[in-house]
Amino acid sequence: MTDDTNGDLKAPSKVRLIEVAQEAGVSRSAVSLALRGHPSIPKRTHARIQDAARRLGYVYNRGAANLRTASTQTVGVVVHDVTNPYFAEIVAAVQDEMTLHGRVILFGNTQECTTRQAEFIETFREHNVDGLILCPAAGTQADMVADIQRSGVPLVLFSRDLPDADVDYVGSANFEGMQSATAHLIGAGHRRIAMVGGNTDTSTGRDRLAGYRAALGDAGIAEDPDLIVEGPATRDFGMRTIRALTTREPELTACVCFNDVLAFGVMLGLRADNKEAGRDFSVVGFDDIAEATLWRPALTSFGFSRQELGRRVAEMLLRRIAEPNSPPKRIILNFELRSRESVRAR
Amino acid sequence: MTDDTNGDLKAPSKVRLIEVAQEAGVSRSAVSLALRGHPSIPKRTHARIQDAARRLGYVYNRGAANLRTASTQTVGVVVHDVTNPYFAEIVAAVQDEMTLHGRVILFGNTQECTTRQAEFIETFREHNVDGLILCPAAGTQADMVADIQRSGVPLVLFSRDLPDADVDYVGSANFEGMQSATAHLIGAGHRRIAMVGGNTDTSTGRDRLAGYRAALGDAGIAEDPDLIVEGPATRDFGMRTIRALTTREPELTACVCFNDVLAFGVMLGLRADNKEAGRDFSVVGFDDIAEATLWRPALTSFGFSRQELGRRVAEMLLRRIAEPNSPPKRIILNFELRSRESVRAR
DNA sequence: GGATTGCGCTTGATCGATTTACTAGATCGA
DNA sequence: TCGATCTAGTAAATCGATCAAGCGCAATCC
Repeated sequence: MTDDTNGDLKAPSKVRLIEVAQEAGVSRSAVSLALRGHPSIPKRTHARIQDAARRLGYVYNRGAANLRTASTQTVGVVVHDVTNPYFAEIVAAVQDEMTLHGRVILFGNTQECTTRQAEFIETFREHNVDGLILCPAAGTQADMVADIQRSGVPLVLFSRDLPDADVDYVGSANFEGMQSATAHLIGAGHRRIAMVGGNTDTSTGRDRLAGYRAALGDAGIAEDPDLIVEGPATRDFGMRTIRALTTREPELTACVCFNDVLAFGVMLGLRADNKEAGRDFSVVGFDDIAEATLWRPALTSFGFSRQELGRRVAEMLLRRIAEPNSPPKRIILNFELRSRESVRAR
Repeated sequence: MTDDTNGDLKAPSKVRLIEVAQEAGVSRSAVSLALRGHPSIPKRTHARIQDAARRLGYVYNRGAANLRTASTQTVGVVVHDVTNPYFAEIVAAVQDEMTLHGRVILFGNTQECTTRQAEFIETFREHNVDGLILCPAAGTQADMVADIQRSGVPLVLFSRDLPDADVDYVGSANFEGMQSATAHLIGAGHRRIAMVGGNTDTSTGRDRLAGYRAALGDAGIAEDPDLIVEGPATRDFGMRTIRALTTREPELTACVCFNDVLAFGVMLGLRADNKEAGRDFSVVGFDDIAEATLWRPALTSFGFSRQELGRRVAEMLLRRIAEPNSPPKRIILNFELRSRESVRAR
């Protein structure tokens, strides 16, 4: 079997419908219909044809089919960073759902570069994708979305909103989520609460900050600009920030963080000063990444299911492909409290 | 231009070569040749044609072209888990390199399921990919590789080796790497060293375990089966394992981990028992993922560049596509020590 | 008994590009 | 001035499937 003295030595994958037809003693069309399970071909013939196809090692040529049919059964997925587990999880979920519907994914990773993003979209259009799923790179203009829509390619955006675009979108309730997170601390008796990290360059950052402010306002707590520290979402920044803050603000008893990574930094920073989250200070994270459970103390966080988001995105695109002219829809997933050990009532 | 009071109102993407030809006053062939920069079309005509194409918003239809040409300019990439940053980084690197060569990626995530894997490969073949890149799911048989090869589709495997397959492969020196990692601890004065995680289902697991054993042997340290704990590569498993081990084995002063994720779990587990890596216990990770630097204490690990691996995989596939009959090649990348804070000499 | 319908297929056109073979006219060398 | 070569294209065949239209025969209907 591994030696190729002779064997059938089937010519590598050059079997076409017509060869199968000859083998089965029918016409091309009969084979085409049979293989796609058309009812006009009776069972016996169908079996005979399928047998012939198997014998010859026939491989369906979708490229050829696509030339006649409308759909290519492909969709483009463009994200800005698969290396980030948040997006990897979403891509995986989209992939799952699309596979379930027999579609294949053309994948593009833009690395936050709008030029690359435009190239992927262009190439995917040349490949005739049935639709596009996109988390726009920072700096994406709303009119590029309009361009895609005008060209007639179904499009769904996720996670990052584009203010002026009238388009299908699946995202999360950043404002309400951060509002709840802050309210959670207020409910636990805290009054001086810092907001660590995030910035106003993206809708995500703006919305979360606004949620924090709203919660303070609701509770009648005056906002103190000194307690809002914008910055990168890194462990290191969280660590430095909390040490500076607690030194400067002895009354501070809690903080909300733009995301979990910052919260881990905060917890490390506290420990460096011999304080412990959940005992001497309360910390709430955001996004509920996998690590949140495993940390000691386990991090209280607000999160939503990335898997659900991915699934929803896929479903939404399939719907738009089916009904290209239905009005744009928005789905916003809610954050839920995952209460753990890093918060203490006072 | 942005307002569509009337304007050209271009029929969504139904512009074909022939329309461009009419617009430019030449034949279909001339347009085809011009757009691909064929020298027989002079500059002036070329410009006129390109102008016409732009005016009409022509989109190249690769599907149609593929029917005539050999190549589809697509390659399939199948991994078992994008959610794992290790693979995400490789996928991103492969993507980059392929984009550089004008190729697009069909992407499949198998979730370690050989059935899904087979489906992806089948579908990708129907889509006429020029080649396949695969990190085989656990339990993949060597003859499925042989099947793909027989069918004439260029194939490159990475990261996980398939013992009996005679195929292009890019991987890492797992044996030597783990041997160095263990030797590193021995060099720091440790004698009782555990091996946490990994299993013998994959070549990776077997090789790393063998490397650990070899290093012990080289140093004349007797192997203790109680110190070898196989298991899944999760934070949680690392955490539980180290707690059990340190309770049971008071003499234990260090461990090597199958990968960094396990090492993080080990560090968390130590902390849960009021021990600290780098002070009370020494931990060496494996793979050197991005997080290793960010952790406190920063994790000492052995790694190689995933970007390089991805690039090499892509290059190797492109080479095989160009020379389908060249003998299979293997590239093995070496692990390098990234010494940080989680190891302490004694 | 003639018309209609249904079954199980086939024929031939077609999708939108590429490619081979060819040609009208210009240029050139002898 | 004649044949050869070059230039700038064109016409037609082709890739491998799909699909609309149709065909021969038998069964059914009125």
